[in-house]
Amino acid sequence: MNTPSHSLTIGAVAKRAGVQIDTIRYYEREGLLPEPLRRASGYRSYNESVIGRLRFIRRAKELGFTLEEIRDLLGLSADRHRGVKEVKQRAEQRLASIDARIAELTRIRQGLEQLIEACPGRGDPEQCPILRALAGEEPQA
Amino acid sequence: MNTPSHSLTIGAVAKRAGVQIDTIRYYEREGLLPEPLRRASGYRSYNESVIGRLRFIRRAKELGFTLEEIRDLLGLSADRHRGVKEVKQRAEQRLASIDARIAELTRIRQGLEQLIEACPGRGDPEQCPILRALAGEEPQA
DNA sequence: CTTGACCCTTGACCTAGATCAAGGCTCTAG
DNA sequence: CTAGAGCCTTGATCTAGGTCAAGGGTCAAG
Repeated sequence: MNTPSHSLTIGAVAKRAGVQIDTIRYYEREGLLPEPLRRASGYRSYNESVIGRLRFIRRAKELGFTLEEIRDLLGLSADRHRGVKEVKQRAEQRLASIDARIAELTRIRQGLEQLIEACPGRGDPEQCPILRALAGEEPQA
Repeated sequence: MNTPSHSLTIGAVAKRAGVQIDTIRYYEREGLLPEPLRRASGYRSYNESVIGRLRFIRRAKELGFTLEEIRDLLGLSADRHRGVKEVKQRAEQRLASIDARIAELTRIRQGLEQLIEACPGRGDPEQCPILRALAGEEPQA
């Protein structure tokens, strides 16, 4: 169900992954993408798998991971020689940091929701709990 | 239970909030902090509330909000004149975007957790589901 | 009243993460 | 076989979010 390696040009990859050509080359330089095969002309020659990789990078970026963290995530596969055990440990560390992030976001979320519920949506601004919280010392903490 | 306005210097604020002096001035320029009172000498004169504001900014930044988004969050209070109704609406929009972020993180989290559970932590790297997922087309999507 | 720590402004500089430009090959449709 | 779109590299430029330096006033302890 998956045409494996259709030999895509960098332009085709860019279009399908929704990124710019320059970004692909930049990621390659930064070690987020493996160096692709080259044609005799020097043109980069990609297979389909790079599309998924680029999408993964995009999602991770949207979640606030830095490129360095993403390289680390992806780099798990480069640890092949260091054994499956380390790979698993590093994945677990990632999981823990994601959990921490979710927890913090959830905390913020609750605070904000409570403020919203407490706000009548009309009336005196001085009485609006949202405005009061933002003006005050510890907004929604 | 809260000494209200002790007239802090920028240095004291920086120390207590754990940021650099330059950062405070930068936030002020960028509209994340209100312009403080000035002494006759021109020195900025803060009250305690700025500490909480700075801490709020720091937490939001750690969560991956940009300064612009944070300004928007804080800026809710600048809408005072536009009425409590709009304030509430904007707070609700913020809540929705936080929810989306949590959902996406949770999605990633599940994928990663499943990979970890499926990984025996030893044996042939070729069989490690984590490595296979990262190498493949759609890692933990 | 001096001196060292602190504050002021303006403007340069720094990193991350791209994005663009110049100059020059390559590929392909007509 | 040629025009035009696409690709190559090197190196400059840009935005966000700060950080630093220069040159010069201010404050408070002694």
